[in-house]
Amino acid sequence: MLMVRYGNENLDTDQSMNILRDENMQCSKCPIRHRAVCAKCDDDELAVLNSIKVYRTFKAGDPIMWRGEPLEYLASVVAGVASLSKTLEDGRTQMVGLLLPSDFIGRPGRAQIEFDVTATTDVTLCCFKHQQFERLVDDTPHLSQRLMELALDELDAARDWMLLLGRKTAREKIATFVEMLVIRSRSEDVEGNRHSLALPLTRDQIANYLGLTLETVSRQLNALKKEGVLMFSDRRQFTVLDLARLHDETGDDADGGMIF
Amino acid sequence: MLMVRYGNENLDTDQSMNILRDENMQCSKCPIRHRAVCAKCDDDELAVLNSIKVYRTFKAGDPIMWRGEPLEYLASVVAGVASLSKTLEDGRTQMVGLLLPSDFIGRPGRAQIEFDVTATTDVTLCCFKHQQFERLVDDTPHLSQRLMELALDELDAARDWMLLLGRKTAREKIATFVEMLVIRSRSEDVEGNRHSLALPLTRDQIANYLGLTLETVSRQLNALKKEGVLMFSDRRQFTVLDLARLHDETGDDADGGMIF
DNA sequence: CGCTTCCTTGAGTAAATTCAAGACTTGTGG
DNA sequence: CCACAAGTCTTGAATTTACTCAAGGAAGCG
Repeated sequence: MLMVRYGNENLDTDQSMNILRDENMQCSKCPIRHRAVCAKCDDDELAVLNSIKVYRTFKAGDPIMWRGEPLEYLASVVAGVASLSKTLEDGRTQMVGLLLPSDFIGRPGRAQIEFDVTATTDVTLCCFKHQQFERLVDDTPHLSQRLMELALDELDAARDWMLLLGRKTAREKIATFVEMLVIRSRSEDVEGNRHSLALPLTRDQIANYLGLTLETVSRQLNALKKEGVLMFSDRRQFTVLDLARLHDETGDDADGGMIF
Repeated sequence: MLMVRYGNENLDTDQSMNILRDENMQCSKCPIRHRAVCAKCDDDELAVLNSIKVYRTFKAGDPIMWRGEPLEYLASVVAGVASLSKTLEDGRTQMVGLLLPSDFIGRPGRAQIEFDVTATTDVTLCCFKHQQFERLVDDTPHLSQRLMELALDELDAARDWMLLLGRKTAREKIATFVEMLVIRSRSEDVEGNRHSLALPLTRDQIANYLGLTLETVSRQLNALKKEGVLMFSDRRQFTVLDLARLHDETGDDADGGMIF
């Protein structure tokens, strides 16, 4: 396959480090500007972040960080989906978080991470060197406040997931997962009440996220299809035909306790 | 029963509000001084906290806060055990956190809480008025830093629990729970390798914490007793006879991934 | 085209739940 | 002091849900 580069893209890539530096991409035009760690920053603060950031890209399936490895970078997800997962002695694994665009990886004041981070689709990260970023956080209340908010959001999401893992049936888990995808990807096709979107995970990855086996995930998704709640145009691309029915299957109360 | 009050205790109680103000209890002598939200505070900062704090006590089983209720107080657990729990439409419930002494309840920047907080044993809280505390946090980096650390610790604990809820067997869940109790209550009786402690929860509460039924909890605890891993002197008071065997039953690897 | 990865579907199994009955503990009132 | 009730815990038997094992189909890629 032929790769064509246009001069005005001004790309400076370092293949070995998998680093992509795009001098033209300004923070102010960043798609996650209003939700990411930089959401509260003013123009001056943004200029500093702009000068120290580095984009890195990962292919679906690539490991991004390993548990216990010292953290070189902290990062925001700009595009794509990454997952956090933990593993038992005998290999059983459980996803403990799904990182969508604007979510943050890593934490100030911690030298390492307690889980593996993997790209589940192609992923672009906006990375900051650990130490450089930490220094910046210390002098920038807008950053530390936003980090706190993001941590508390993750904590709420983790607790919703604990309820799902501990008490929901397979059917309810699948319905909750699909509903979460709909809520968190509002930007995509919506036609009346019908939301079309893609599953960003394989059946096996969904199973690891929901504490199920891949066979159970497959059976439940196909059951929702037969019952007319979902419609698949492809094994990964689908449409929610009946959002209310989907919600009824989640086991949550009407006003929706979930925070995504 | 006759209540006797000594003058030098200088207690000022308000029964209706369940508030106990003990002017003599200095923060500097507080049992959780070094682990709680105030851990990093210097003497001046501590003096301010000391002046705005109020102790409140709750009896086992009492509700402390309800989901959705506006937060009046933020608090640290001084003594006893409290639990956070979430409930599905049909009443199934899942504990999403266990608060032991030094743990913090509530969060700056959030008007309400997404779960119910209940006293599982008699509990003493060190309470701060929401708005008063928030103002203090804004001018006190030692407080906001510590709050961030506590939030990240809770996040790690929540993720360990997600692995437990999603992937561990009943046996592994029970073993992990007991091991956590041993680790988090180092202060109690230890005689050689034998740790004696109390279960701070009923079988039913343990079941809600582990995503099991109370019958399964009972069966597994009795199985561990029969196998000589645990010894019960009472239905709530027990001794771990073999900590290594207990760890083998948790499913975690030898170096222990759990953070409590 | 053949390989690999991903997904589906069926049949049998196992782990934990549900349902049920009864035992132990603690506190209350006669 | 005993009887009784309420709450907690134990144990057994039947049931159910999701898992395991197995085989084959569909899609993507060299």
